[in-house]
Amino acid sequence: MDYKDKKILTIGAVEELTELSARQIRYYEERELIQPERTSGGTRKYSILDVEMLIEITRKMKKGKSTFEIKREDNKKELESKAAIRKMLSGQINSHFRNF
Amino acid sequence: MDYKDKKILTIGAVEELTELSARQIRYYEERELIQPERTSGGTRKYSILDVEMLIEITRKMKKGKSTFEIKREDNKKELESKAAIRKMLSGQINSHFRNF
DNA sequence: CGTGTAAGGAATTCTGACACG
DNA sequence: CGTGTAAGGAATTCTGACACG
Repeated sequence: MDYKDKKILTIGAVEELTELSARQIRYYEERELIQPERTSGGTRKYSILDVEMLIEITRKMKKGKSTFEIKREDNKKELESKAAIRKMLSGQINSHFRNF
Repeated sequence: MDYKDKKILTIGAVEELTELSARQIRYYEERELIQPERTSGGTRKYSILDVEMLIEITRKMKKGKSTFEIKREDNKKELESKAAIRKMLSGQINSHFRNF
């Protein structure tokens, strides 16, 4: 419940969990669909969220989408999410200062 | 929610998550407090449950308990748990066949 | 008992490149 | 574009042992 976004998995573990090859996983990183971290020695570390993202990517790839399209969708979602947060916060601020 | 008991973590990840040394983690395995799996190559693989167990072990060790005592407590809990399941199941069986 | 460490070897991962398409 | 592979090197992990206490 707290491990979802901790970068703790090696590429070998991610291979098993996603049934993707290391080559594919590294390629999706190259296309910026996922952002693993690195150990001081350079070994990639993935989170469970990365794994879930990769499973989602696989589904989309099977539907014929390109890495470019998938990345575009992700960016869109992120922007929408940030906009929603901004709106929510500004709503709170407005209500907080309503009497001033 | 499904990854809790999947053996996917390397000892390096477990070191970080538990703040224990690899030596300690392997020793607790030797004392049968945890049961990691192995890759075909022999590398140990741990689950998040193993990590939680190790954190619990650390707490008990700090309180001065020995690995032996901790193992005894674990066995006890396991037996109680199995007994509870057995009782529950036999209750269901009895009620199911009450009319026969 | 519980844990640190140096030692040598084996398994894992890394990068950059060539290949196919 | 997306992925497989062989190549050589570097990081990670393994075991068994010695040490201290």
